[in-house]
Order: sequence, then structure tokens, then C-alpha cells
Amino acid sequence: MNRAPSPTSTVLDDLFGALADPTRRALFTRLLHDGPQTATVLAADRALSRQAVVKHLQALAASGLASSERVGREVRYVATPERLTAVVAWLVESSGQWDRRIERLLGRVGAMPEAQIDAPHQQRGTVGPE
Amino acid sequence: MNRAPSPTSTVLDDLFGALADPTRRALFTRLLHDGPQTATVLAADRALSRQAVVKHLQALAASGLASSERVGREVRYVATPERLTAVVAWLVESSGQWDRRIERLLGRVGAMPEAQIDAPHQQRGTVGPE
DNA sequence: TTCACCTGCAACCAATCAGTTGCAGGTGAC
DNA sequence: GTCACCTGCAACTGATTGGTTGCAGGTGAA
Repeated sequence: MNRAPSPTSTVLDDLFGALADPTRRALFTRLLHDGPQTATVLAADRALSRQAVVKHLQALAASGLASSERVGREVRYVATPERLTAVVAWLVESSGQWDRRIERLLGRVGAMPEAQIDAPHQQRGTVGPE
Repeated sequence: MNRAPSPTSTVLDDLFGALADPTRRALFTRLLHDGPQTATVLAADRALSRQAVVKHLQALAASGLASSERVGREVRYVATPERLTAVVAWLVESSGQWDRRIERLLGRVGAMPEAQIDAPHQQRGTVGPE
């Protein structure tokens, strides 16, 4: 599973593209906080067809923000937020030396207490770099 | 100038959407590093029509990442990266307590001197997590 | 074995998007 | 005033996107 990113689009295209849709962001954060879910379950409490949700999840997977594993007859999707580092890297890199505000904001994250940082769920191996 | 964001899309939709296109990202960083430019000039060294560039710049402006000012018969576009704080805010907020890697990356930036936060950036309402 | 349930694939539709071209209207310089 | 140059608007096209529905196929449980 987990479609390979299309050769004509870059990692950042896929990432920003995936995050540009509110439904997709919602699915991503839902997976991030509630752990693995099937598309069927995710579609249940949303006014969306299962197929629509599947397509969104595949878009997330194509960008590396989600991954799927088969468990019996179900397919569970998991958020894989590591890839967001590419977004952060772009922010840092492209901004170079602009005004300080963003660094202050980022500083807050850097200063986060470690107690809160533990991975919310097991981050299984399918994630590998391409 | 600077179209208002459409009422049906949120700030984040517009931001991520604007950044999802490689041409738009290139234009943005170009403006960021080289300073104000006209669409005509920007289109010159790109294999793109002026109108196409104008549309991209308008998309950037709609998301708040660029602004334009009229100077005589020219219109100069300027990058306004402050709005990127909304992206950072989303990263911070939605991620909450994920994996360490990103914090290391962010930590590098956050380690800068004089990091104290004022108001996290005035967000015109609609930004929250959805 | 049978049946219920979940997934995957395909076709299709409407809307949006990226891009083009053509033309009209301002503005500055000579 | 004239002319060159830049911008703005509109129409149009092709591709992509977000969404739907229908149906076939695999899997687990009774």
C-alpha cells in the first residue's frame, strides 16, 4: 500500500497538497491523537462516503503523512508525522533570516517539557524513507 | 489589492494550498530573498506567461503570503512571511506531543537568543484546529 | 459452508485549477 | 500628443480534484 509519490511532484508538493484540505488535516490529527483507525470507522462519524475517506487517506499516505497495515480483513491507517520535518525544514530554510517572530514561536516548541513528548502510539516500521 | 480569503476556506487551507504549488513556492522565496518585483519581471525568467504569474501572486496574496503596491504604472509584489506563523502554529498545536525528531530540528531554531513569546500572532478568528 | 462485513477497483460527475490568448485601459517618457 | 510599456479583465481549454455509486472479491465467525 502507500502509493509512491508521483515522479512529477516533489515531497513538498505532496505534503503541502495533502495538508491543504481541511478534511485531510482533520483525518490526520484524528489519527495522530486517537491512534490507528480504519477508513470505515473514520467515515462513519463524518458525512462522507468511505471511498472519499479512503482517497484522502491515500493522499496522506502518498505524502508520507500516513501509513496503512492490514489486520485480518481490516486496513488500519496510522499517522506518521515524521515527514512533517520536511515542512519545518522548508520553513527554516526558505525563511533564512527573516524577522524573529517565527523563531520565537518555534522556540516555544523547542522548549517543550519532555514529559509530554512521548510518542502517542506505536509508530510501526512501514514508514521508511523512500 | 490583496484579495480577501474566500469565506468558504480557512486561513490554513489558503496557506497550505498556496504552498502546495512549486511555482508559487519559488515565487515566494524569490520575493523573500530578492525583494519586491513586478509580475512582468518575474515572468521574464520563467517559462510562464505574465498572466499565469499574476494568478500565482494573487493566490499568494489571498493567503497573506504576499502583498502588492502600485508604483507608478508598475505593481510590485512583496513577500509577507509573517503569515507563515499560522503554519507553525498548526504544526505545534496539531502535533502536540509527537516524536522527538522534529523538536530537535525546531530546537536548533528555538535556541536563538532573546526567545520570548508575545501574543502568538493575531489570527483573525478562523484558524483553530478543525 | 454460509453469511456478514470490510476492502478494492472502476466509472462517472461537477467544480476547481493552471495555463493560455486577446484586448482594453492607464501611465510615464519623449 | 504620441508612443511604448505595463497592468487588468474576460473567455477559453485541458487536467486535476473531491466526491459519488455500484459491484466484485477476500476474510472471519457461526
